Amino acid sequence: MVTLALIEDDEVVRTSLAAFFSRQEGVDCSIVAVSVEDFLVKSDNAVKPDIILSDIGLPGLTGIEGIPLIKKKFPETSIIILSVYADSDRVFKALCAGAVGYLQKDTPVEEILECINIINKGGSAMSPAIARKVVDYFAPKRTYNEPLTAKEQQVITAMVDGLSYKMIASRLGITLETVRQHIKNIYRKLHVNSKGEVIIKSLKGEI
Amino acid sequence: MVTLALIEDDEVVRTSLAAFFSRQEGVDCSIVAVSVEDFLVKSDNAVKPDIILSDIGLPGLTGIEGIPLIKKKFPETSIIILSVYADSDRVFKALCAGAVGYLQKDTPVEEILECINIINKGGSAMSPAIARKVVDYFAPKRTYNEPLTAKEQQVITAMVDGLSYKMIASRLGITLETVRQHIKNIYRKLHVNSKGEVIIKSLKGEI
DNA sequence: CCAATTATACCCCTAACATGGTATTGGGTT
DNA sequence: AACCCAATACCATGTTAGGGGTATAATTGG
Repeated sequence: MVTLALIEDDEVVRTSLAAFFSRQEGVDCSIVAVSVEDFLVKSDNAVKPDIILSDIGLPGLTGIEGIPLIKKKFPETSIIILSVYADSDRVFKALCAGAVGYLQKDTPVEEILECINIINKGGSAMSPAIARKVVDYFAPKRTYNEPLTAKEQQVITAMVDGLSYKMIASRLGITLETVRQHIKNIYRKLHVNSKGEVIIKSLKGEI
Repeated sequence: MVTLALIEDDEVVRTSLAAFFSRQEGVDCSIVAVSVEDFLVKSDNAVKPDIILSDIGLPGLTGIEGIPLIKKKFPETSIIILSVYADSDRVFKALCAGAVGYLQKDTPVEEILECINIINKGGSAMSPAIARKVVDYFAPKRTYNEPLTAKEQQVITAMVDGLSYKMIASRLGITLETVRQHIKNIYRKLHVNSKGEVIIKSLKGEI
């Protein structure tokens, strides 16, 4: 049995979703709210929802802004975003805020139900176009850098671990001067001129 | 019409997949290989595949190691990993190498076909457990920091953009000294003592 | 084998950063 | 009014980092 909550301002969508889910076996659509604020009030005298299906474009707080507030009140609850928006910015903001699923609004209700069951079992699901954006985030961004030697890569790793030049020298068993020499070469190859920029490039996968 | 290639060493899996896909309308299963090396040879006198379905555990190069080689030869080809492995390490290595889909081996062939069609349309699909690992990658890692003021956050953003103190002062329209003061407070709140560490924490989502 | 590359090490000098202070101003709270 | 705190600004001092050299083994690739 899954306890579900809906947050959706559009009356047509809200009532049709609520009607569909209340017809389903194994789903208890306990809370139906028109905004994050409304949900936070209505959830006071209700059982903790397992899963929340929330829109983004809402009066008052957006669905994304609502995620931290909801997670604070119900840390165990999984939040699925159901939105017309599919831009990378909103997708990543939602995921970074803690959403575990992201569906486009044209998703058939049967698939939404399937997604709810998947997430209830500890999995995750996204619409294909959303998944693609997420996957592309990891794909190598080819920025044709000059090839780095093994030692140079070790030095970069140490920099990304937050070490100072002295500490890097100590970790790699070489002198401070050699570390500096490697770093000079790294800066030339990566076209940067500060430690911070190397860390940024590395963590952004641009090396 | 989708041109498909299979890379799978297990004969039973390979032949049954090949048999299934050759029965499908709209799928041309042109290359069936037992290893990445085998695929690279067989693809010399074959049409460029749109999509490659590849195992990870292969004789010789692994499926993940094969991705860069395949992408080099066929930059436009999408690679889907079909593996028994579901550990985060392999999942992220595959995605970082450029895979656009990741399915577990127990996925029904009909769903694999669906995934191929989704990817052919520019989307992406992953098994629920895989998607969850990916989504969790973005989720906030709460590390209970003292709250940062608006200005402090602006300073951090500027640091993560790779700016020097002077440049930060210029961007925010405040003096160098004030920037320093903010940074002192940031270091105290985040328990760090270098610019690099702030950048690292920020990019790792630990703020 | 020779040339190129890599890894090592040292020098000097300047710029940037880190840390310790102190102090004023303006908003908001009690 | 008294208080807190964020934001502003300045000084002094020491450390770390960046940029310019030069040089010597060791290794690698033609």
